[in-house]
Amino acid sequence: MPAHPLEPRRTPPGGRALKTVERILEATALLLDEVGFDALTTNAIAERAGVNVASLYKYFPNKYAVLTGLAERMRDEQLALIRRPTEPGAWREELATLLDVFLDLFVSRPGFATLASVLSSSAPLREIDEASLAAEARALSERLAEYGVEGSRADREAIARVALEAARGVLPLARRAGPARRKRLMRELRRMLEAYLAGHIEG
Amino acid sequence: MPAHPLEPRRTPPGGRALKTVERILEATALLLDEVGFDALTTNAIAERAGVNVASLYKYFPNKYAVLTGLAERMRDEQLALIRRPTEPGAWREELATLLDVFLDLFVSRPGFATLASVLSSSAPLREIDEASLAAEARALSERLAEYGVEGSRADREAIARVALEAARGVLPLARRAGPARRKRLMRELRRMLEAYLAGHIEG
Amino acid sequence: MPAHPLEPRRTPPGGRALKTVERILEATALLLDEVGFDALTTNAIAERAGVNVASLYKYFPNKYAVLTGLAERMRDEQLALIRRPTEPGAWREELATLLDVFLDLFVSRPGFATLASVLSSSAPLREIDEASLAAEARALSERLAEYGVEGSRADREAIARVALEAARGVLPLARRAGPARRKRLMRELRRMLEAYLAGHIEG
Amino acid sequence: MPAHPLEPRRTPPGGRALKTVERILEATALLLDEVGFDALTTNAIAERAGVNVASLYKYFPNKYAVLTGLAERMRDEQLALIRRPTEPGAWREELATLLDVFLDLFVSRPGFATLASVLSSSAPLREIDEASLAAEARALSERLAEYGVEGSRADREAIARVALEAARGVLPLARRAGPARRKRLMRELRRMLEAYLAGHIEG
DNA sequence: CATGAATGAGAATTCATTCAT
DNA sequence: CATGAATGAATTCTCATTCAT
Repeated sequence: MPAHPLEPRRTPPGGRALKTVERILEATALLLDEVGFDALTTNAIAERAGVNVASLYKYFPNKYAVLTGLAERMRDEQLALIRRPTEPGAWREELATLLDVFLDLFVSRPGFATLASVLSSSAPLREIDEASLAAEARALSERLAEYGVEGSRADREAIARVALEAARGVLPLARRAGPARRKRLMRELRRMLEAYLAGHIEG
Repeated sequence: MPAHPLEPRRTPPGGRALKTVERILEATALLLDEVGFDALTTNAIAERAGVNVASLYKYFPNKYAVLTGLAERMRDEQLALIRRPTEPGAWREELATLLDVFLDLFVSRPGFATLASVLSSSAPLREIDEASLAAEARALSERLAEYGVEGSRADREAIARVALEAARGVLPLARRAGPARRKRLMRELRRMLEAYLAGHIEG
Repeated sequence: MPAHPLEPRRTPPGGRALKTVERILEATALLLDEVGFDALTTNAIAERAGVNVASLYKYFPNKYAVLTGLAERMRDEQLALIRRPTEPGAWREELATLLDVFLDLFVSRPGFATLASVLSSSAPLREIDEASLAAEARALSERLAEYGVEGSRADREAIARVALEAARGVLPLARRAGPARRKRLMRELRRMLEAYLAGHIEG
Repeated sequence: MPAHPLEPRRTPPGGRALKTVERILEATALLLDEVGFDALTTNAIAERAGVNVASLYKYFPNKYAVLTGLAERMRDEQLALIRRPTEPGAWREELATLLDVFLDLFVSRPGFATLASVLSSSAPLREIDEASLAAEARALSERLAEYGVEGSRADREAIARVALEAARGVLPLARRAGPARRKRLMRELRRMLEAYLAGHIEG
């Protein structure tokens, strides 16, 4: 049994409890961006969410479970984007679109950009971090397979993972940048991924 | 005046004190990898370093300053690697070499891999993080200029930064991976950067 | 924003919390007399009060705020005594009575005697000290006005302040003295103030 | 044996050691006014005095001994002023002069005003405080005897002590006040003491 | 002897977490 | 069930004091 059980305490029965969980996660996300990881406290989260700390602990067994909840949400949204089907053949267009929606995700969803680095700098969260990234890489590698990328499963997953890591590095940066710099960064990111994937898809 | 002044309290003139500072930074690096950012305490650092906590605070005004010290060291080592000159023309070879030595840095220098994500997840450290990355991007962009990459200064820095972020994402991953996976990941990283830079250098 | 905000963290609405605040202040007063200012620690206060240190910090932002709370209480009690109306004309009797009740206050209220000197020897508390004394002097000067003391407002306040300071110096001394010495000291204090005020009221 | 031996560690042999002690005491006085009692640290004193902490501990066994040293100096200077003989008969003039020189002492000698309250708010120093005040009261009571004040020794000492306490209360206040207010306060202090002593000397 | 450096012990303050109502 | 209130256990940071050179 791990020191920090990360599973939510009980599936919120729906209705008003769900709204409570929602507000806790949202407050967590906002605070993460505002004050960073190490100033994030459960008391602050509860206050910001407008709920009592004891309520927070009713739905999450501990602090890390809250972050885990947020991480799962982030992972699910990213998975959904990756899996969203598109017309085959137009991989360059799809890549461009995917980068756009990912940027949108990182920009419009507070906390996501910060959460990504939090997950890999905190020991209790590393596991979920790696699992999430592996899942995303797997999903992406399946798309690569559709596009005819060859090699072993592991090869394709490595390709996917490398592409993902590149995006995960640049997106938070683009988020913080002004419009001109953001455009430049996104353009270069797209170029890099295009050049890279072209070798695998077309080569 | 910021809440957390990050400057070291005084440059140790070079006798016993230097050794103390050295051991503090080393202990910090080790602990960062072992327990992660949020379990990192100044007491633990001091204990691990075999010095008294008060000594730690004699040389660093607070916890963040210790991490800053480590970050500066990391930045300087990376800058040195980036700037190391090489015979012109062989950019592919140089890239491969650079990735090798960077991997070596991330693998052999404890704390570096973790520190990278710590820096962007902690508000008091974001500034130094961005400054360090900007400096590295600038150094790298100068190398790109030598290789004939065209475009504005800002363009070249964006290119450099995107390449850097990709590497910074994959290297910690490669560090944690077993030999086979590490090889795959590094190969793909190299392919990606080669394909990308080829477009800028040769195109 | 000052280094040591002195305002209580929130007015306890009046249930259990009020009792906690009460006990903290009482413990502070007792310890102040017993161990003095520089041995006064928040941990000792909490322990003596039978509450957790964290509770102390829930109601007071820092150590100085606790002392400020006590100082305000002291000021209010002194103000109440000064303002307590009496039959006009009998100023000597009123003075004697006032000195008696002040002595009683200093003797029976632990901490008050010590607190007085603490307030002026600690930089973060000097402000509240001066403000309290000014308020008391103002209140006393209003009584002097009722008794026909002439001169400007500032003059009367100076008279009041000088009288107050004399009392504030002698009272802690009388408190510590045995019965005989106490009697002598109080008699002389009364004589001094009578002689002084006679000149202003009757002259 | 008391927890805090207050005697200086050895009489400074004269010459350069004396200068060191001198500088320590001066630094202590300055800091006392600037930062107050509770922010006064031996390290800060040493730094301000331009000597090494270890040197401070060579001449003073502990922190309280430094304050004691300052207190003794203060007491001696006050005693000298009180004892300074003058032509008999002119007690009002002498009182006025004495108040003037005392004010000068409190104004020009940093730390003295603050030290007075420090001494009575710190348990380890209370003894020396009371002893000093008793000595001053005794000296003053001898002057009162010269002027024909009657009553027992204890009576005269009570008179002297009450007068002293009044002065000790007002002087720090006058020190902090602007010129106009200072003048008013000193005038009233003089009036009070005159009226009081007139009753004992002339009545 | 004076200093750079160190340190044991503790002090202020915080935080994750729980309980009583 | 939600909340006001409490708390055990750290955590950051400081300080009086000492030692080695």
